[in-house]
Amino acid sequence: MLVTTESFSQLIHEATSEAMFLTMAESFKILADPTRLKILALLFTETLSVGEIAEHLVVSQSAVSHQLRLLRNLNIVRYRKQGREVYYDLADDHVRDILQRTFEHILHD
Amino acid sequence: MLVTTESFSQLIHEATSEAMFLTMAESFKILADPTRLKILALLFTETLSVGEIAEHLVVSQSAVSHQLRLLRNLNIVRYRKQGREVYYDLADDHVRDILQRTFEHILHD
DNA sequence: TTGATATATGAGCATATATTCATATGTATT
DNA sequence: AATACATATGAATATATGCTCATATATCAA
Repeated sequence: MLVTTESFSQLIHEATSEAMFLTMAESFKILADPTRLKILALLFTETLSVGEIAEHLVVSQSAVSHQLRLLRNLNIVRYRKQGREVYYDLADDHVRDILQRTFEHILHD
Repeated sequence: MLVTTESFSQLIHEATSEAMFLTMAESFKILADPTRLKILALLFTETLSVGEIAEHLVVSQSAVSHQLRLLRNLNIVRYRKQGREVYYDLADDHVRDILQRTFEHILHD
C-alpha cells in the first residue's frame, strides 16, 4: 500500500488519510455484527457448509447466505462447491489474528 | 469477565457466547466509522478541545460533540472542563492498541 | 447585565444494513 | 423427466446510525 505513515496517530496528518480512514472503518464494519462474528468463529477452525453454519447458529439459511456473500466479496472467506453443498472456510489470516487479539482484549477486562 | 473460554473459536460452543458476541460486535461498531476513527487518531497523542477537533477534521461542531458523547459514554475518551472549553483525550489503552495493530495489518497488505 | 463564544443536546432526515419472504438456480435421486 | 434438496438472490421491511438544524446551557468579556 502506498503510504509512508508508520503509525495510526500520524495518519491524520497525511494526504492519503481520507481513503485510509474509510478503509479502516470498512474493515471494522465487517466485524461489527454478531451474526458475522459467529460465522467467523465457526469457520475459525473448521470448514463448514452453508447448511451446517445455519444449523449451528440460530439463523435462517437465507440470512447466512447473504452474510457469506458479503464475506466472500471481501475475500474474508473462501468457498468450494461440492455437489450441491458449498463449503466455506477462512481466507484471511489477518482477520483471524484481529479476532483472536480483540477477543483476548475483551477477556482481560 | 466470567468466561472460561480461552480462544475465539471455542466461544461458539459456550453458553455465555451470545452476550460475548454482542459485546465484541458493539466494540467493533465503535471503530466502524471514519469520523470516530479520525477523532481517535487526533486524540491518540494529543489532548484537544471540541473546537480544535472540529477544526482539524472537516466536521461540524455538533457532529463532533455527538460522537464525543458516544465515546465518553463508552469510556473510550475522558474529558476535562477548563473554562468554556472541554478537553478530550483517550481513556483506554486497549483501543489504542487495537487501532495501532489494525492499522499495521492494513498497511501490510 | 449584555453579548459573544464553547459545548451539548433533542428532533428530524437520509442512508445503511440485517433479516425475511418468495423464488431462482443448480445438483442429486428415483 | 420429475421431485427433492442445497444454495443464492432480489425485493421489501424494520431498525440503526450519522448528520444537520435549531436551540439550550455555561462561561467569559465588556
